[in-house]
Amino acid sequence: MKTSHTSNSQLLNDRARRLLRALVESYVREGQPVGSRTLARTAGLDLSPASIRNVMSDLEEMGLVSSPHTSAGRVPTAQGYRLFVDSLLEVKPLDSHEVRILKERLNPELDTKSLVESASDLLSAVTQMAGMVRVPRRDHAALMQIEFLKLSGRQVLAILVMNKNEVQNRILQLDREYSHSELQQMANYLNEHLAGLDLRQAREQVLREMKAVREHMNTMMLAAIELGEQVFSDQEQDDQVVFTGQIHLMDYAELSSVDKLRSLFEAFTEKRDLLTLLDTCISAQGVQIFIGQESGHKVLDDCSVVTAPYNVGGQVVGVLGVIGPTRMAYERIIPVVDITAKLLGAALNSRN
Amino acid sequence: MKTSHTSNSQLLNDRARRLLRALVESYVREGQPVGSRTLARTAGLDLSPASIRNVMSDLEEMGLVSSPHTSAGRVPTAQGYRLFVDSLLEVKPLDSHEVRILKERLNPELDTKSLVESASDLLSAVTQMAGMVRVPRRDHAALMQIEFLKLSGRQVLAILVMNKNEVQNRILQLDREYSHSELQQMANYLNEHLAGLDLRQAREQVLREMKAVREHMNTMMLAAIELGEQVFSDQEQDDQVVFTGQIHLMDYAELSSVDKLRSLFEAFTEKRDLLTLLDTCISAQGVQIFIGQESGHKVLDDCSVVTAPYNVGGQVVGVLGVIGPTRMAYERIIPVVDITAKLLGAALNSRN
DNA sequence: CCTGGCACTCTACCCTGATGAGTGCCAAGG
DNA sequence: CCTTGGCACTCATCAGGGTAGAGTGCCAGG
Repeated sequence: MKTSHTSNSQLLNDRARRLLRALVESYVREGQPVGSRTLARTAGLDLSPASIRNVMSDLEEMGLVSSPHTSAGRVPTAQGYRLFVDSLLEVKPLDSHEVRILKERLNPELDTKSLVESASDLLSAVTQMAGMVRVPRRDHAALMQIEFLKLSGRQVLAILVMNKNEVQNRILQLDREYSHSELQQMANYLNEHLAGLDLRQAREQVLREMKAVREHMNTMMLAAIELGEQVFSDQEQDDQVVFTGQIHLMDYAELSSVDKLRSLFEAFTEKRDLLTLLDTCISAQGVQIFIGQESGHKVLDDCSVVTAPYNVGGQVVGVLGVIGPTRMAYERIIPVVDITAKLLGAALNSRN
Repeated sequence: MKTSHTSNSQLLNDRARRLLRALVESYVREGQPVGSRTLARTAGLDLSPASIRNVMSDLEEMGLVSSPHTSAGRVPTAQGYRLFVDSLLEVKPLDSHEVRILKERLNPELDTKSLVESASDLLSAVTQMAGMVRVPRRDHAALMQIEFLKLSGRQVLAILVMNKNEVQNRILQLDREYSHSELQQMANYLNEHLAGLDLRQAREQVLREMKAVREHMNTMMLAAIELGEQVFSDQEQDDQVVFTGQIHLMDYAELSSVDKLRSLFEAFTEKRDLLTLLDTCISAQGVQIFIGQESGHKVLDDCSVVTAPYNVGGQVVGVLGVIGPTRMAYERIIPVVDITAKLLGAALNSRN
């Protein structure tokens, strides 16, 4: 019935929101705890420091800000950043000039690996933090051609050409020696039956044929199918993710203890934790933000992660993002990650 | 004519040498400046601390040791380490047990890239420092087979198979469209003329044929040669070197300022400086050691680098080594690097 | 030439007091 | 009821000083 009611329903009244916002912005800019005096000057609210102290006290009680010690200013907590990001932040889209610069740096002529690396480089260069790109799932790459090359004895090199620009080699150990022309025949057979499918479909198709029509096939066809099975067997990709620009993380005061850096860099070399984190984002649509402990990985307690999935042919095939200190310029980082994901998707798409 | 003469001729008398050696060993072990008292106990010379102080004073004058401040012990200088390494150090070869363990971890079945990465991993794991391997020069890989695969329009994929296990892909842009069978013919032609050569020889051969017998050839042969020229044109390898285990460098107190770490890690991502350093070692035979500033690169002032070239088919094809603090256990590191180089060479060799 | 003794030097550590930034609370005023 | 100035208070930071400990350089005696 009163204004206080309104402010309850939105948890925070307008003044507190403005102050929290000013506080976060100031802290992100300066990296120093923000005092009531500074806020009085910068928030544009025409309040005395004393009043602001009262509000701060409330915010602290709500767990949105905290002070390192009695007589330091306030610093946003993870929760504070969260509220800021969710409802105080105005993400202004990048202007077209910046977008063009980003776009130019993602040359669709490159092969997938280089493209992905460029994207990660781009992210880390623009944000001055660590960039990462989960590489496209090969499952969705359209198979264009498959060839076999005899290496020696029972060793055969399988060459898969996908999406015009992408090539994969797999060395197979066969159960017996095949002649050059036999291999050629098998390749022809597989090409006829699998071209245009993506890798997963190809795998399924091979398995289907193998089970269903075994008896109707001649030896060659059977061998071809068996070969196909080997080619398309799920292989783990060891280079599933690219990280670049980790070095930038050394420049942030809040991470600059050697211990923290050590465990962060460990996470980058281990990859595992970060991979699982990225994989949880692959199903989300649009930008995801993990602030501090939200990521659930202890090494990232003082970090925030901003990710966005990217699409090829209308389907999500990967995720990219950045890692930096919780104290990052979200209003800038978020659109950068967002746009980069779209551009990478577009670049990958343009060649299919 | 006196003993002093003898000691001049070898620059240092026996006592001083023993003390320097004890000092280096103690400092490498403990990481603390070594006082005269400690030396008196550990050097096994039955001298009083006071006498040792006199010797230390001499060593300091010669620039072999220095003290961080008036009342700290002594620490070896780069020159001190140099003398230690050159003439005081006894490198005991690794016992066969350790060698076997190293050998087992270098599986010759792997392709070149994985093998090289294993070697670097091995170096960093065993030494607890950063490992690096300059990858084998492709020039010396024997060409086994060359195939062309039509991708789309004028795009052709060239596949080079070398040394049984190694495959290289290159995408070529042609001046006109070639049919499947034309490509096949050209591949046959090149295979006939180039098989068994290494890449450099192949390149030279192609250029020779191109110039010499141009008029005697039919169109197909000419086209084949031109294609060959494109395939063998010098391409820079961007992954010329592998670094692993940089994270270990964070554990050494003498490097643990964030600034130093930063510039070190920058050197690892830039690669350039380290590449040139490694390349100077490629012509040396056997283990090379750069202590502190000897490497000539400022970032490595507090580091030592130990390298060894490795051979395939009697020819040096690459270098490997480790980077760590100047305060490292040389008597252990040197044989490890030495053996690893031999083992990597052997592993690479066993598949040619 | 070696050695014990001694004065000296320098770091690391702790305690101290001063300074300044910033807070919490309160009572007065709109 | 909200705002505000005032005031006491807290705490980090810094400089100064004093002490303990490690280690040195030098000297005189063996």
